[in-house]
Amino acid sequence: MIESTIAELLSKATLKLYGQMPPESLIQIQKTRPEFTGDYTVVVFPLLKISKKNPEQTALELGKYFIDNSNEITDFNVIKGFLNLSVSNTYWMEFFNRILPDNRFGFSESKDIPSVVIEYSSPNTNKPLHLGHVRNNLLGWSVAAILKANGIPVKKVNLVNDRGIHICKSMLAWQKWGQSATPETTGQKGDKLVGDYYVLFDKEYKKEIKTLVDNGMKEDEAKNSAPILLEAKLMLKKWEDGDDQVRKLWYEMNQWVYAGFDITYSRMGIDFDKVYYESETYLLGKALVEDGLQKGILFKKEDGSVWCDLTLDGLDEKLLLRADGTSVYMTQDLGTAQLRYDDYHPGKLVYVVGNEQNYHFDVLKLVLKKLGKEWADSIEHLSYGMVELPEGKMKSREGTVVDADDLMEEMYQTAKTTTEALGKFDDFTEEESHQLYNVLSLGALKYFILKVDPKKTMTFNPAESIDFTGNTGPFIQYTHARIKSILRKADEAGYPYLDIKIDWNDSNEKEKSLLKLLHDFPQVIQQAGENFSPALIANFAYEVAKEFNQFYHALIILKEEDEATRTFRLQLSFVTARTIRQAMKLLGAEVPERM
RNA sequence: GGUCCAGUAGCUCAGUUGGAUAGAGCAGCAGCCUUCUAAGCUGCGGGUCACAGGUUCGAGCCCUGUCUGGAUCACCA
Repeated sequence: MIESTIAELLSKATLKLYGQMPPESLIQIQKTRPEFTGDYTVVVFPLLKISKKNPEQTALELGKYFIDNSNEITDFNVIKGFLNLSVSNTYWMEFFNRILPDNRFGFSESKDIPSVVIEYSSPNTNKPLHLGHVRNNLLGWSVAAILKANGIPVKKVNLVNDRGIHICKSMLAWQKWGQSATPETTGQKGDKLVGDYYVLFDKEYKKEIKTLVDNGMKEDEAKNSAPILLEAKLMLKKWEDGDDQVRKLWYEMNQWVYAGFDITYSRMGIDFDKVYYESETYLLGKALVEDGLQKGILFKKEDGSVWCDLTLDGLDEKLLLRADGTSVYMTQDLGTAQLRYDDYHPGKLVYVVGNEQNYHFDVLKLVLKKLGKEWADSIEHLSYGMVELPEGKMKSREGTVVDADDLMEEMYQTAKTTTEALGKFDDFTEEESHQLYNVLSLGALKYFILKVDPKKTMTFNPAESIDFTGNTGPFIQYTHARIKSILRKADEAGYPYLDIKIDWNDSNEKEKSLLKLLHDFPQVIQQAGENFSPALIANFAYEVAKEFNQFYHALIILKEEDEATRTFRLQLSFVTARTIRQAMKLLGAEVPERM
């Protein structure tokens, strides 16, 4: 990397000129802004302490040193306290000839280190996946891909919250009003069917609360004593006691949901190395709690409920087992963490979970630590922001949830009408068109979601469908298809461009800025990995596409008469297309050959 | 009320961890298809970076306070 070369030279220069090596924090190297000449810029202000001279003087002295002592730096200029360095064409040429045949440019070799286990998706089995899950799934999948690109071994896991009061609610409502409806008899997707009964339960529950309140009960009390809720609670208890009938119904309804989820996952392109089920981990969690209780780390209240005291850590007391002995969310998460640790002994346990659960994960780590699990420190909560609608948070009960399947279907239709309106590809078969619409709609959706910094709350306006022009997935995909079209024509014309070394030293501005941008790819992948941020990849892909389109409009490629120049431009186009494809792949998005 | 997060153009978002005149897209206006894909390119207009102090050569970024919005502090998951 040229940056590190410059940094080293800078250290040597200050040592030679001013008798001191600067600490790393004082070395600031950045890319030169386009309005100035040069490729890289050294900020000299921090070095004045060492040089004890004014900025201009210091920069001049350093600049001279660079020229005299390096082959890579050919020129410099000083503006205010900024030392702009020009890197030799030889460096850029060698760099380009190196990456041209390197199909893994930007990717690291696999490292022999403990793997990272990354959990994402984590659906509840009482309702279908919605836009919030979409962000979760896309983030988790993409971060996993990015970590792999950094050479880190990754295990992708899903934890299905398949038990608990929520699924009992759906089961109960189905028992009462379902009339034995199944996905087969209704033709409805299983997760949708079960979700409908969850909504039904909630309606009835609200009704009962209202009745109780009308009869003079306080609202809080009513919420806890509505008959239908008591019935659901009873069902949960029966479930934990292993009641045959309850278990059978539970199993059947969950199977419906899984069949539905599988369709959604598969369409979205989301997969896992391993799926955990809460019903298989919560007992382990209970055992951990019992153990902690015996060791006196946890305590029992008079009613029999078990708690962890976190008040000394600035948090509250946390319930771990209810008075009736049933477990809560935290209980099973303790068990899952333990199980996962035993399965993989990972270097890191990453949880992709919304930021509304920040507190939960603080508590989880603390409780595990108290229970003596040193590896609790390797737990990292990849906390992402909510997806909101223009009018605020999505509420399933108010019907403002954006369903994942509906969203994908809508995007598909948009891709279809947009493509048809442009009137290209009459020669496409139905299958080819279908493929294209899929690639475009998912590319648009994935890019739209992943280009936003994961930590930030993002807004989605269902009324305005996701764009296909401007800073979008299809724009990037289009650029790829456009390049592929040129490369096909080059093949037809019999212009070879691979395996040829061009001795290029007279570069056009547009060529060079594109090349310099491609040069950044490895650092972008590295940074995206360190920050768990697909957004960095997305923004990079956009910049590359934009830069290429400017290059494309400014210069001719195929019809360029000078053979060397033409070949170089074809090579540059080729590397650009490859980089775009790989960057998009890290987001889980495909790129089409034609569009 | 406690804790945490956020506030950048009409809208949706960037801003390389403190550097040069704060950038894109959408929306609006004006141009460019007999050069290789116009899902593209070029130009114009649009900003008190919520507000007030502070730190320093330099602050959208760091610190303090204020305002606004959100999350959370559940025997829901």
